[in-house]
Amino acid sequence: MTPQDDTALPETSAPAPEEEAARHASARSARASALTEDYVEIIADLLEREGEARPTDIARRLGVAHATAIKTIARLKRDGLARARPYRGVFLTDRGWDMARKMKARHQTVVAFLLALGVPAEVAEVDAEGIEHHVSDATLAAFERFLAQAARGDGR
Amino acid sequence: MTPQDDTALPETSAPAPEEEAARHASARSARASALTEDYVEIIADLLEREGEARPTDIARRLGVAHATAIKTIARLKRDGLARARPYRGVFLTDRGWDMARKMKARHQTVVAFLLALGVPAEVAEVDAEGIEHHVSDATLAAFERFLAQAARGDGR
DNA sequence: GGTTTAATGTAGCCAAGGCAACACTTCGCG
DNA sequence: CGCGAAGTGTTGCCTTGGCTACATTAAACC
Ligand SMILES: [Mn+2]
Ligand SMILES: [Mn+2]
Ligand SMILES: [Mn+2]
Ligand SMILES: [Mn+2]
Repeated sequence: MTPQDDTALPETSAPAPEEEAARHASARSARASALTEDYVEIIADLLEREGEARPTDIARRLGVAHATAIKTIARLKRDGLARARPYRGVFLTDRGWDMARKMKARHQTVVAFLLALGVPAEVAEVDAEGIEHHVSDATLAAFERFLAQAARGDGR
Repeated sequence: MTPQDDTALPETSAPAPEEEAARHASARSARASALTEDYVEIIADLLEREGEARPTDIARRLGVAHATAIKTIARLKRDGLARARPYRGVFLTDRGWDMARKMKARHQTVVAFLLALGVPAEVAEVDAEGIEHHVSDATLAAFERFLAQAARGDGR
């Protein structure tokens, strides 16, 4: 049932298996960090806007049960991104604030970029929520370049 | 410790919590489908290139242990995307082929788009592997519009 | 101040997606 | 044909990230 003869000859362009594996590993890693990044971003926003970040509010903004949020917050504490004491709300460590700032900037850039491309606002917000976690520094820079150019009226 | 007086007044622009929750729910759902989509895309590629898709080859391309691949393939079967009998390789159902075609097109478009934006090739490949799962039809169309315009020499 | 209500925390359950270790087929080669 | 190597499948274990149900604490209201 093999197409041609015996010695496997690649028709178009064989992918280097190691590199492809590395790409998928990177994507898996980014996927694993995505939830953490969203939590930290939301906590920072609540702290700045409301002065406090309560588990219930975090859960409501993420659309999950409060028990889920509390468990995830425990992981943030374990990983040195947040601090919290019972019934006293959630706070960010320096590392947490760093991540939050980075993610806020990334989020805004990705949304602005999609809007500039002509994506409808609601769709842009939804897609950005996922895309932001897979945008490397190089790609983010490319997005910003595009935005700067678009701001200059599409000229050069 | 609340910033101002008592009635919580939002300084900049308060996010509608329901809509934000819906956005995060969409992102979670896309994240959950990502792995399935990559498996199906790889299986289709192996079937087309080599005439067969063996669990070990699938695992190698994804960079996971073969036991992991076999377990995931069982889920694909359960979900009506693949068929497989012991020691006889993996095949796709019609639904599997549909998904594979869609993901292949999406993958190629995202990579081409990032390249057109000036992202280095290796980075584009890595980022695309994650981004492709969060690109809605509307955003994909915007990417294609941009590519078509770029092909026309940046004119109109 | 006491009581109701809301928030918080805990426990136990589940599915997905990883892994290593071991057992069993199948394939290729002499 | 037989045997060793490669591929395959199974088992058991783990973490993450969901949920519900229940207990407990704090806040709000009368
Ligand atoms: Mn996000
Ligand atoms: Mn975000
Ligand atoms: Mn992918
Ligand atoms: Mn892909």
